[in-house]
Amino acid sequence: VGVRNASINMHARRGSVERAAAIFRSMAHPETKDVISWNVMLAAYANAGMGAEAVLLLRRMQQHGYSPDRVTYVNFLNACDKREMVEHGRSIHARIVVQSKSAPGLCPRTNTVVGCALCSMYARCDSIEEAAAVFCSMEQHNVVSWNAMIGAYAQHGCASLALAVFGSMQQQGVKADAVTMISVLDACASAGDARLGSQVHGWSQQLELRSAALDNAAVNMYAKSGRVAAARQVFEGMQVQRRTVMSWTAMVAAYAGMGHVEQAFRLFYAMQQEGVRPNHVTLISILAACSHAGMLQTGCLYFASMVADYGVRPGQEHTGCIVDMVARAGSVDQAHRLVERSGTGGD
RNA sequence: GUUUAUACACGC
Repeated sequence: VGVRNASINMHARRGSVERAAAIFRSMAHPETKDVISWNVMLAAYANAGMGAEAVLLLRRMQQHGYSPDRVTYVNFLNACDKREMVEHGRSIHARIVVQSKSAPGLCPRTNTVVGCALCSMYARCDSIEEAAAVFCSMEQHNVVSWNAMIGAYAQHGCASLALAVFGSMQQQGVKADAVTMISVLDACASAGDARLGSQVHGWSQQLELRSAALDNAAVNMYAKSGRVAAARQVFEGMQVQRRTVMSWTAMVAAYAGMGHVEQAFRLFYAMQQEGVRPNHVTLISILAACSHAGMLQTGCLYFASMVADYGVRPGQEHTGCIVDMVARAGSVDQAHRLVERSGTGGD
């Protein structure tokens, strides 16, 4: 069983939920499966953002007579990643509370993993009040729970609340880590506060919290504050080897967002020369840049050859760019043809 | 090599 579970996990981690699910399905007989099998599969769905599948899986798990454990619940909460799923999250929350009376390890007030999972679940589902309520009810805080709360506020554009929580964290003497600084930079980005942001970036360097993600967050923070040059400077300061797809994409998006289409394309080519594959997000930025610049031909070419050139299937975001672009040009027929040919079925 | 919490890029 262990071998199979490991193999489900391996496929899921390599991005093939299909393969993972196939192995899981092949474990048809009850004796060949254990709680971990279900948990691994649930985690796979959660990481792939497949909330609906996670809901069905949890249901089936119980129908088959398995009792969810703490990992099951945490994995499931992880799968609740949008507003529409908040009710699922709430009902699991309620169950956790009830069951924690006989299973203390489940208690969100005393178990930080469960608490953080609930807090971030509510944040992802846009229920910031409930996220804060969970956070406040926790008796034990660690760096992760503080980070979760800072990140929750930052992502909802509540920059000053995020910074306030960051302040309390420091008052409590909890040492910030790289994730903390990323979340704070995120808050600065949403506030467009490059002054504070650069200070935060400076602190993190002093604290020797260097990571690619941190630099990416700084690039993004400057870009969102309209300071492309500063963003570029951080980007240039990164070791070429350490630049990830996200670094490049952030920089492409920064130029695209400022209407510097030429520069966006230059980086888009440069990243490929460095052997970094553009992903679906990179292509959204490129298509958006074409759209804003009225580069109808170029945009349609990239859209049409995305799969062949980059292995990226057009999603509704890409289609949205094209529709937008074509709407500006007033040639709706061409848009229909492209969209239908690519089979994305976007609206 | 079996499963669990927080973080960075993206159109309208």
